[in-house]
Amino acid sequence: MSDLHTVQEEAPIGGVPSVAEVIDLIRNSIIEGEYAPNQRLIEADLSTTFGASRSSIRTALFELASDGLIDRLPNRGSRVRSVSLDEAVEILEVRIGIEGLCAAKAAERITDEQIAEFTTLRSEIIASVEQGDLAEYSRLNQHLDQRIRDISGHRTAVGIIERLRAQSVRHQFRLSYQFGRAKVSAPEHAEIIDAIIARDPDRAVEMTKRHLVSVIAALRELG
Amino acid sequence: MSDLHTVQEEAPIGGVPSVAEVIDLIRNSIIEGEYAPNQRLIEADLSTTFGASRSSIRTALFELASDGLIDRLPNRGSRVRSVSLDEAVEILEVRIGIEGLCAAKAAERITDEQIAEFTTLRSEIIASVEQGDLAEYSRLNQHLDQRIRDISGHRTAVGIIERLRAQSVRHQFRLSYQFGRAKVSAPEHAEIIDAIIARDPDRAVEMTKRHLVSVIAALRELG
DNA sequence: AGCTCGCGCATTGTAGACAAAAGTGTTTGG
DNA sequence: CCAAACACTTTTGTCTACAATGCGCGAGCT
Repeated sequence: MSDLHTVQEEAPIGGVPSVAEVIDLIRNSIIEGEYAPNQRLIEADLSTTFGASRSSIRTALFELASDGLIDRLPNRGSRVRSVSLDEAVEILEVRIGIEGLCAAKAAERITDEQIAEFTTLRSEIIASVEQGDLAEYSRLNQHLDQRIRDISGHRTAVGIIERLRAQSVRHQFRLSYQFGRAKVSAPEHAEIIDAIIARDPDRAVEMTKRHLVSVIAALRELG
Repeated sequence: MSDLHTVQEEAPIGGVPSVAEVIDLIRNSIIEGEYAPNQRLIEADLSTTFGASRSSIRTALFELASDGLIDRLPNRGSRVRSVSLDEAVEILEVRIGIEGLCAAKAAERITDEQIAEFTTLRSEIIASVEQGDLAEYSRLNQHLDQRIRDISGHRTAVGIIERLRAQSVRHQFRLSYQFGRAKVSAPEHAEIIDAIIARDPDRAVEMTKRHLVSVIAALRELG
């Protein structure tokens, strides 16, 4: 029978990685920029580097392709998908609608405890910008977005947003570490928080839209 | 077990179906209702019914899972995903934002020839309803939506919409063959067309939203 | 009788072999 | 010297076999 003492094998680099682990490994490598855009991903190479069989790698690549992180050309393999500026803008345009929906739902569903949580978050965000702590600001922003999605309870919307975010991390990343950017976007986030706290769905939609439009403009400006 | 005498019915090209073909076959079977919601899909069974190897089937199932047409439980196989009413509503809520975006883009980008095309389409839609030809009306509607998406040129949005539509075909289907429904929704479509023809993005968004809200209401009413 | 443990069956997960396709370099005829 | 044909290499696509997993059922214990 199975040796119970080897159940702990789930270690990231312990034994042979399962398909799910391979997916995460490759996904992270792409997101962290370890694999450059347009770089070809050879199944056999990945197989040796990750220590998984080629069929596991292959399954993982299909999954990542449908997540939009890589492109698969029939009989010509996979390469890291490079999202152009135009595509990044498209993604943000879509996000306007969906994140707006989430913000509205969150405004409708937020509890009193969560209002307290958001109030704290609001001060922390503003403080982080005043102190020029961009890393912290970026982290808080992501946390805020995450909480809004959680509270919205809208699984369909959340799923789509998460996929889209993964595709455009690179562009988002460049933006969030621009110092001037934080000064503009922090008040926008504050206004989104205010609208949700006020339980005003329409305003939450409007503020979310305004914020993302501003992100689009900034992205375009950056080239 | 599987009906062995119907084995040859598929295979558009007669030989062993490739993965892409298998995906289409299974997808269609699900959409047409041949496989009921929650029905288990056994890889070995599919393998014999479609005449493809189990690995091809398997790859196809992964693909369909990420399209949201089936659920995959680790080590416990795949089953046809059943979208609840609430999920169908969620999907429509998301579509409000995205189809609104497409309609707006289409209004901005529509050419004179396409305006002529839409004008024709508009009359045909109205005529089909007056004649009580639900099948034709349904077809025209789908064609209209398709054209709006094409003209919008928004690949990201279109991709998402198509995935969402596939998930909720069953619910859409029930609706579109309700006679009373056509009488309500035809004018809504006409108004969307009018807004796009008038090259008025804001109104196109508004009319799309109004239409989908009405669809949501109808769906809820139907239970 | 009721409960638990273990065994066997059905099904999924992984691996590696083999076949087909695309890309690459080399040779040969003009 | 160029171009087209050909053989060779690399890489992906598919198949089959084997291992692992979960689940049901019956034996054995209390």
